[in-house]
Amino acid sequence: MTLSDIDFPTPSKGDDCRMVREILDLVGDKWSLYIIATLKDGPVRFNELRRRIDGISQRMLTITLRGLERDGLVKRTLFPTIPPRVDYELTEVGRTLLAPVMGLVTWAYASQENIQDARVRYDAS
Amino acid sequence: MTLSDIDFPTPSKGDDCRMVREILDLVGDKWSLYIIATLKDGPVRFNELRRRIDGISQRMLTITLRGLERDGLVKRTLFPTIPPRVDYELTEVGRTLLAPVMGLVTWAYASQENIQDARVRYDAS
DNA sequence: CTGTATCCCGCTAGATACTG
DNA sequence: CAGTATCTAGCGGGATACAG
Repeated sequence: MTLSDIDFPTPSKGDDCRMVREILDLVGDKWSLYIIATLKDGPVRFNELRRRIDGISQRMLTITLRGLERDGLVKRTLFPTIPPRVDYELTEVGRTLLAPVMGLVTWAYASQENIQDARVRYDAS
Repeated sequence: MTLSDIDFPTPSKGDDCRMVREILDLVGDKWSLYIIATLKDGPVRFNELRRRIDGISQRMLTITLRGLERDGLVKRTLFPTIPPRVDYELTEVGRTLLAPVMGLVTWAYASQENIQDARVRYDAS
């Protein structure tokens, strides 16, 4: 299939649209993207994730990780040591998300100035 | 620059990180992605957008479009006819967002079943 | 047709305290 | 260390009415 096959709410494709919507919402929530990007190089422990993702609370990190785990994008590995240790890493499916996600991140990074300037211009008028 | 240059909260790159965060938040809000995807083939009028984007309210369409306009991603053209007509289209910068965004959409479309299955499996346990 | 203005509900997510 | 539980404020966003 090609991009032009995706046309948002086509009456006949209602179900497809809802699913795509739902999945994009997952990716579009506040933290999923950052977690996925932070896991790009391999397993990371819980508190290491917390440190690397600026501003995330413990609660939101847990909740978001559970969601990603439920969707089969992230794998959780518990080492029953004392103190316990938990590694999170992308699954195979999760890694397929990496390319599009990093595409966005790269775009955001490259477009910073463009957007800043546009905002200044807009706010001036 | 390469992907490996982007490492989220590097102490020395605090400002960069905040900007990337801010821009991803923009893209990650509830509606921006759909508007951008819907504008991929050219100008679309206000109410046509509303019809094509399932579930968006008039209020949120206006607000989201203003945001995209402010960031220089969408161009607004008013035809002062009666009744008035307003076309929205992607700017050149906006079109550069299209590739990464459609990458995500394509991924979401292709991964529907994978994710559905993962959820069923997770919820069963 | 293309908005703006207001009201208001519900959920998101931060803060805090506690546990194995 | 890696969570869970609870409480709550803020705000995103829907509904509705109105305007140019």
